[in-house]
Amino acid sequence: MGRHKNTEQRRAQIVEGLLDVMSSAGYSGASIQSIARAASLSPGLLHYHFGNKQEILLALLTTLAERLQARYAAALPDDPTPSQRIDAWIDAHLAVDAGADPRAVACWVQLGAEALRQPAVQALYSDAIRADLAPLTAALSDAGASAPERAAAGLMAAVQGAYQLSLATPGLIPAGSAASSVRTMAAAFR
Amino acid sequence: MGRHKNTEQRRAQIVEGLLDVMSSAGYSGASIQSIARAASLSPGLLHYHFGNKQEILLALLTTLAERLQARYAAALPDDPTPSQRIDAWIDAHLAVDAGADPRAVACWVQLGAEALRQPAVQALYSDAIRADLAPLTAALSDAGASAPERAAAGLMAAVQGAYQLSLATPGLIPAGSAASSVRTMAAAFR
Amino acid sequence: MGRHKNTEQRRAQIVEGLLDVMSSAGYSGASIQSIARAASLSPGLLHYHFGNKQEILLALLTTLAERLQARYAAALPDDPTPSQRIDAWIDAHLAVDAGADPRAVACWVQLGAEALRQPAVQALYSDAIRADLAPLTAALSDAGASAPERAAAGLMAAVQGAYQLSLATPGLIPAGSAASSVRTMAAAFR
Amino acid sequence: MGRHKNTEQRRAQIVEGLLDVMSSAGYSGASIQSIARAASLSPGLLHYHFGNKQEILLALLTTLAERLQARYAAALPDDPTPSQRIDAWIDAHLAVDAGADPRAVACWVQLGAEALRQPAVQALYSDAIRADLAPLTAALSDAGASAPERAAAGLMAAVQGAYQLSLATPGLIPAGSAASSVRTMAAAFR
DNA sequence: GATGAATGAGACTTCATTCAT
DNA sequence: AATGAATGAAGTCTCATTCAT
Repeated sequence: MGRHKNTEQRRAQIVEGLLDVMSSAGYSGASIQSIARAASLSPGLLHYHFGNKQEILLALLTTLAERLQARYAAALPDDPTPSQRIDAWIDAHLAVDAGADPRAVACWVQLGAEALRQPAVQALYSDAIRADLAPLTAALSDAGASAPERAAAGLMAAVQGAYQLSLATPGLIPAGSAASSVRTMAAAFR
Repeated sequence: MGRHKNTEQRRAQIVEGLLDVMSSAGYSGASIQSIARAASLSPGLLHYHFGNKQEILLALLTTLAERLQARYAAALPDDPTPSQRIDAWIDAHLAVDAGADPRAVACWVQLGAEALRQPAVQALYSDAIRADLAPLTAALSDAGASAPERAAAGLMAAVQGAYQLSLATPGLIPAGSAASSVRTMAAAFR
Repeated sequence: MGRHKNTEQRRAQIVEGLLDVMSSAGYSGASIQSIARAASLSPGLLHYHFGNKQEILLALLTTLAERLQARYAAALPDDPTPSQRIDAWIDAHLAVDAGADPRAVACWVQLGAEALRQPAVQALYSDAIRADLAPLTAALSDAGASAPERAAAGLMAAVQGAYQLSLATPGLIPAGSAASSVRTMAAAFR
Repeated sequence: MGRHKNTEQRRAQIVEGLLDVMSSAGYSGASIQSIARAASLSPGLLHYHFGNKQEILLALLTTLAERLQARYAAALPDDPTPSQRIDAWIDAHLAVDAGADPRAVACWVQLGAEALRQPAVQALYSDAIRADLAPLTAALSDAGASAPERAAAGLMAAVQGAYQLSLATPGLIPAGSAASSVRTMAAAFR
């Protein structure tokens, strides 16, 4: 209908550029120039599609949250038991498979740190985390956990901490081991 | 003749200034100016006592690691059982008492993120985490854990994640609840 | 659509600014601010077109070397004898005429001093001097000099020294007298 | 007689420190701190013995000029002919022997460049050069040179240029070759 | 939509100089 | 005489953002 705008494609391209740069340089190390370069775009164009640098960060946060949701949906078997739903949630976050993106892991760590400094990031980050937790809380509840919310929060903490330590302390958490550790923890809450 | 050296005192003062600013503004948001202001010193003096900004960060990391060690030692009862040693470790990290410093918690999160971008920080951070883990690993082993190292790493991940979420998602992890969650997780590994 | 590139023009403008400032204040005295002012540009723009201050210096060195080459070419008569080639070389460096730029003389002195401290400058300076010497060496050889390379190096030394002394010890070397002195020296090598 | 001041010794020590640092880092690269370190003194002491950094430079210039004078006196044979006096002057400046100090050569180059920017340095530098030239001019005159002053200035230029090129264009002027080249030039003026 | 030049604020750092001891 | 801490100005460089084309 009418003119075809490529705005959405461009925005996605820019967000991907930030994902790329931020995973290795952090948010403050991701200059508009470097994001533009990673996205093969001109610097000026970034401010045409986004009002400022923070908006790109918020868009990235949304994108990463959606990807997690998609991974969870894909990991669910048909007609899953509560236990399978818990496992699917853990795998969505920690499985080391074709769909896992190491850059996304690094970005989650950087996002978690930025959330402490930028109120707008905190608000969206907090929403995303809570939305991400919802199915886990429900599954734990259905599995008979006595305090499903606190259990879910604890498991999320373990996941976020595993993200960080897997990158910051090489060798401490072998690839894939985090998933099994968190499954053990989850069992303790049931 | 001559003037007394006060370098150690000044360095501690500067590190405290960084602790202050960084806990709310992050590392990149902690300008030399702002650190100096927090420490009631002139900006030039910071570079008299430290070669560059990163050195202050490394000194802060060392300081925070020492405080954790001290808290752990203080939390240990006389002649502790393995179980008590595990509890003391968890309390040293997560108890919300007089000795707990919310600024330190925020700084640990920022440090964890900086470790991903600055190799020198990563090296020291990694060392500090491993040193911090040593007594927990030993206690888990003595308590009969089958894979004490992986268990300890998992608990450390839960702690670091709790640090982050407690600040980034207000309300999700009520003060003090993290300690009891991690105790539950620890039990699962024994 | 898009904007025209004007990098080459701007770079030339900036190099001219450095030439201006450096001739009277030296390289360390030529601040980015002062260069920008001399070029009627904003300081930030200098770092848009050059990576750092040293790159401007290297560009200036290249420019000055090219100008010398051009002066030599212009001073050559048609079908010159070896003797005329030697004279043309001397005039290209020391003649006080319309094409002579006192600022360039001062900059050569400063460049020679910077070459002692900055390896990158030394490399380019050395190359430029050798390229500048090549036609003189050839001419001396054709004129029958027994050691044309050493003779050429000696004459170049005399030229560089004349640059320095003409500015540092006013009155010692009257304008134009250097050329005739060096011609006398050149005769000694034939 | 009365209290013994070590001021003169300290000043010499400081000048030696500048000689050391400046020969490799230039004048602007010679910070008070680095000079103090090279002289094994505290930074504060430098401003006790010298009013400011420039005064150290002027003292160094005087020292270097005196050393040249001393070398000339030492190189003179008994009852020298004009020709021997000319050779002694050239050797005092360019001979590569035990008394030659490569640091001094580098400093002369840097001093020559500083003379273009600092009037006080220029004044003293100019005086020193003229004083240094006096015996050469006299010798050339006695040797029958028609324009001894211009000849002497030309030879001084060759010497200063040789200083610079020997350091800035490695390999162009082999050690010791400058002296023989300048002797050839000197012959041309007689 | 798109480009790339341009700006100006602010960052880290260096340093000559001063001063308390 | 001597030390070393302290200051404040100035330097280079980065960068988000704006704007002419």
